[in-house]
Amino acid sequence: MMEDILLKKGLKQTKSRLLILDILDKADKPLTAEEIYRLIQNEEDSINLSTVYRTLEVFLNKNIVQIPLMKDGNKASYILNRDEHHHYLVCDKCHKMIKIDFCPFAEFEKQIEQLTSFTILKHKLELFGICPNCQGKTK
Amino acid sequence: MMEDILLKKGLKQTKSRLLILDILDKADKPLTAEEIYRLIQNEEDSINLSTVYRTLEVFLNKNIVQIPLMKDGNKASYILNRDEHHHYLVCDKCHKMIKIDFCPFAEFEKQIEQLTSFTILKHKLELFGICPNCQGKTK
DNA sequence: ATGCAAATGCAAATCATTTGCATCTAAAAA
DNA sequence: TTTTTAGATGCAAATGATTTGCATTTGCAT
Ligand SMILES: [Mn+2]
Ligand SMILES: [Mn+2]
Ligand SMILES: [Zn+2]
Ligand SMILES: [Zn+2]
Repeated sequence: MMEDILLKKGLKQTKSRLLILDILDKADKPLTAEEIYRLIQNEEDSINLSTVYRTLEVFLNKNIVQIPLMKDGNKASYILNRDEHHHYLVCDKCHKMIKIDFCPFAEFEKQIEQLTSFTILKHKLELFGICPNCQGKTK
Repeated sequence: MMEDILLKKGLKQTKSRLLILDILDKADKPLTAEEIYRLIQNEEDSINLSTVYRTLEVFLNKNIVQIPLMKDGNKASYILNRDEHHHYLVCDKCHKMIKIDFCPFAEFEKQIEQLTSFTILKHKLELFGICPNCQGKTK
C-alpha cells in the first residue's frame, strides 16, 4: 500500500509525508503545492506550506511524484507516479483537464534514438484545445 | 521578411519589437527574457527588461512566439513561431538540445478528438535523454 | 530510553515576472 | 507636415511561487 513506499525509498515515515501521499493518492488531477496544502487543512490537519514544498522536492528526487505540467504556466503541479504512462489534455478556456492514457511513442522514440544517438529516457507531452462544454462560447 | 510580421499582426513597429524579433530570428535555441535582454545589450543597444517581458507577452498572444515546455530552471523560454512543427530533445546531463522536426501526431490527435469531443489546437512535446557525448559519463 | 541525523515551522529571502504611472513615440488624422 | 492620441516604454515598486536559515522537534537506530 501507499505508506510502504516511504520505507521502500528509505524515507522517514512522517506525518507530513503520509498526509501528502494520501492527498495525492486520492486526487484525480494534478495538484499544486498550494492545493495540497489547502486540502490537508480541509481534513482538519495542518502542516506548513514550506514542508509541502520540501516534501514534494524529496518525492520528486525519489521518483515518487512527477510534474506532468505547469499549471497556469507558472505553478508546478504534481501527481503520484503510478508507473502508468499518460498525458493531459487541457481546455484553453476553462482549464478542464482530461487524462489521455494511451501514447504512440514507443516506436517513435526508437526512430529518434537511431537518428540522434541519444538514449531517450522520457518525454513530456501536453495537449491543448477546447472542451466540448466551451465550444461555441465566445471566450 | 521578419519585420513585416508586425504589420501583418497589426502591431506598431517599434525599436524594441524589431530588436527582439531579430534576436529570436538569429537564435538557435529557446531564449529566456533575460537572455534576450542581455543579447540586445551586447549589440550596443538597450531596452528595458520590463519591455522585453511585455513584448514577449504581446508576441505570445499574436502567436509570433511560443514557449516550449522545457524550462531553464523556472524561467520561461521563447522561440519564434516559424510555423514549422518540431520538438526538442534535451540531454539530461549537459542540456544540449536537438531539434526533432517530424512528429507523428496528426492521426493521434484525430483519435483523441473523437474520444474526448475536445477540439485540439496544439500540443507540446519534449523528449529527454542522454546525448551520445554524455553516455558513459558518471554524472 | 537515549542520541542524533533528518524533518519541520516560522519568518525572511529569492527571483522571475508583473504592474502603476509618468513620459514618449508610431502612425492615424487633419 | 503638423497635430493628435492610443498604445509603448522606462523606472521603481509590487507580486507571487518557491526557497532558505535557523531554532526546535521527531523518527528511528542503538
Ligand atoms: Mn507519451
Ligand atoms: Mn508534434
Ligand atoms: Zn473548457
Ligand atoms: Zn549531454
